[in-house]
Amino acid sequence: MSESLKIADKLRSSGLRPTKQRVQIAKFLFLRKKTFHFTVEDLDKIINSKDEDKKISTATFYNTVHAFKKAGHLKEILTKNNKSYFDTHTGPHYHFFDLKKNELTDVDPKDIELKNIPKAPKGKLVKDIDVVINIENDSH
Amino acid sequence: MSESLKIADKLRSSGLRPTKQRVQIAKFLFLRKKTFHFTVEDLDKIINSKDEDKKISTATFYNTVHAFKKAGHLKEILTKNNKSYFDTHTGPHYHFFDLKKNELTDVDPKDIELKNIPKAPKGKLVKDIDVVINIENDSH
DNA sequence: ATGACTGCAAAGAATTTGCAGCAGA
DNA sequence: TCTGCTGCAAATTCTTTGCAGTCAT
Repeated sequence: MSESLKIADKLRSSGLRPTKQRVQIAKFLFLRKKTFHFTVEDLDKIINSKDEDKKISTATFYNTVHAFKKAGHLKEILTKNNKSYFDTHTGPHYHFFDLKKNELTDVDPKDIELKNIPKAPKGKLVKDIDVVINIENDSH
Repeated sequence: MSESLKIADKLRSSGLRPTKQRVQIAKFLFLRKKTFHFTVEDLDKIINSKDEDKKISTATFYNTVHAFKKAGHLKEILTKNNKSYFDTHTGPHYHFFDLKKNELTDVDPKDIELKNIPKAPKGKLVKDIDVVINIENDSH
């Protein structure tokens, strides 16, 4: 089965029509081994700078990324530089954020342990937990 | 010693000139018992809606909040609604974030425990750790 | 055919910047 | 006096919206 078909099925099975733009973006995002962290703007620049036949509009990048997020294919991460990053790795895991380079990296979940997660206030449920370890250069 | 003088000293001792605007904002923020969570916009609206003699400009709110943050009097918290909140409680502690109400509340640090905090990559130091527990209504 | 999706441009929001004038040391 | 700070307006950056046209089913 071709990569494009696999991607199209993945989209369809999460209720998304496999349009040309979505398939192109999905192939870029999901056919890779390593986790990829990006902002919508990054994605726009990277994909459109490839100078393919047709450019994808910025609105479509926003629509698509949010659609993928809602479908559970992307996870959003917030950082101290106040931008929304998205992560192709959707399982539970945490991040380092390099305050100088504005760069996210994964923390192996084995390497951190949250104990005694507090109960949510009455009537509320814990949906998820964000942990960001901010790092800076070791030189003063 | 008057409250205004105490606040003025607090500012001076962190290298900030106690201007009228800064003192007004600092009194509002720091003369309270309970932790206060706010965005710069909130602060602008709240303080300026008090309809005092003179309004403080938005730019000054941004300048002042960032100056207070740099001086260590405020802590920044990022949330899933992608806004910068500031917290008058500057010690190490974590937060609940109510995804529906867009509301932050403190988690008692006794109630959570991070184990095995991973080492920062070589050449880097851990500056701080943000933990946000996202909560939602317990009803589907 | 009928919704859903795209692309464009315009609007919106949150925040920053530049600079003249003002005020605290 | 002399920097540092304020205020205004304009600029920027990131994101959303409205809608006409297009495409997947």
